[in-house]
Amino acid sequence: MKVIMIEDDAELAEILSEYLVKYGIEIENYEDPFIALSVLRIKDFDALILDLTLPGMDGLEILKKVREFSDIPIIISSARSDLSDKVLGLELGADDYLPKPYDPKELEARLKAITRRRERREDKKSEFTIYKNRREIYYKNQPLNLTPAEFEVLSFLIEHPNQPIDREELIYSCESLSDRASEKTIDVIISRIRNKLKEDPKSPKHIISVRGIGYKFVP
Amino acid sequence: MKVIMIEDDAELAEILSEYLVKYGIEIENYEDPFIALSVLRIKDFDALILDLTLPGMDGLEILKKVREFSDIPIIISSARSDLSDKVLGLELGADDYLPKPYDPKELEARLKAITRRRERREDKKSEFTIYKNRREIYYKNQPLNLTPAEFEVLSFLIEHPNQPIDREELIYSCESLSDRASEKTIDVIISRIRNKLKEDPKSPKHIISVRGIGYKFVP
DNA sequence: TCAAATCTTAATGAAAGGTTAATAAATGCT
DNA sequence: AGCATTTATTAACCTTTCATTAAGATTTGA
Repeated sequence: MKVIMIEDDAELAEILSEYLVKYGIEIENYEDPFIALSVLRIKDFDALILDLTLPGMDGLEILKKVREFSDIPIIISSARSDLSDKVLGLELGADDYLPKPYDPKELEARLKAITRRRERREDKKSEFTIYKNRREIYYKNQPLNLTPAEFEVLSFLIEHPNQPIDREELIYSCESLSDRASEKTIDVIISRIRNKLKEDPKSPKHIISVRGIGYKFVP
Repeated sequence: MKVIMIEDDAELAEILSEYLVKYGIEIENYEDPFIALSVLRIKDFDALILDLTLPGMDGLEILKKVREFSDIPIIISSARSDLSDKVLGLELGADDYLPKPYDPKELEARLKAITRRRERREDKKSEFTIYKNRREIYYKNQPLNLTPAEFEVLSFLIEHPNQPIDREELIYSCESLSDRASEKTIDVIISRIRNKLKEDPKSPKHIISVRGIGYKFVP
């Protein structure tokens, strides 16, 4: 497994690198985030470990930039024990969060966990990919042209696969929907999403209506 | 017995862990729910103890996520003495509820009770599995295609095995049935369920009519 | 055997879901 | 600002689903 790391503390990077190599994990560290970005565009890695507390630059900005072109699993690590960092980081598309200081073991475990998760996802070969930061969803490698409400509804359904979600929950969890919108609104939005997915109206494959409840997403 | 725990109060986790290990219960605690989720996908546990009052994240969301892929017994614990949490939790598929603060003894008792229940269930190797959250019932590993009323009636019967349930009780406990529906309605629904179970009309194996009362489910 | 209970099928109507069009509010553009 | 575009929302209408009832056949048990 090859991992890229953005960490200005060269000593820490060295320690981790030495530890992880014993478990078959190779680390390539870059102290300069911009150089790291260029490398990321060219080479393939299994994960990125990103230090948030970089000097003179916001780690979250890097995270955003990476997510603009790559879907690589990202573990962010930070000395700031600020919880909002964590929340923000995960929202911006990070996969995991590791507060400093941490045991190299811990990092190893999370790397393994993340790549396993990734493999599982690839097993399924889901035809759906959500790019939350870009607000886009790809279906069969084609971007769907979704309105904000459509994007949010479909995202929510995809993130809760196989579970019937009732209309009320969809309304409340989607920012683009007014809290006092009628439940029929959901039906219309679903209808439009199905159209864009080119679902067969008689027997839709992915967005299934559950009578009396709402809708569920089936991968 | 191996138990996984999601609890951000490390001290409490430590106390419980020390207490329970004496009774042969091993606890693995994770303060980060996302990590816990990944671990759950990989390792096998006998139960999950889930703290609802996690910082910056809704414990109920975690519960839902777990139920998307696992059938593990879940005990939720919460400092919020909010009853709606309890109801919601149980509805989302939790097996038990434990309000904080609680005696470790209490936790031990519930763990034992739950795993006992589980073992009993596994003894029988029931051919029926109810996924309440998905509103699906599997019979011989095949999903039954049930209407809402059929699902509710069959669920109720399965959850009260070997007990004759009278028609009136079924009507009142099933949301999809009008309170003033005639009792004959039940007969029709039962007939349709039997069809979907491919029961032999002459001698049904699982849904038995009890003359003068109603029906009972025999696993 | 006979009356009551249960089973099964078919019919029906109310409720739920699907779709389209109209509208109004928000957004973007010049 | 003013015009054009987008889009959430509602209304209206159609289709489908399914609980419910009715009715007749079959079974049960005293």
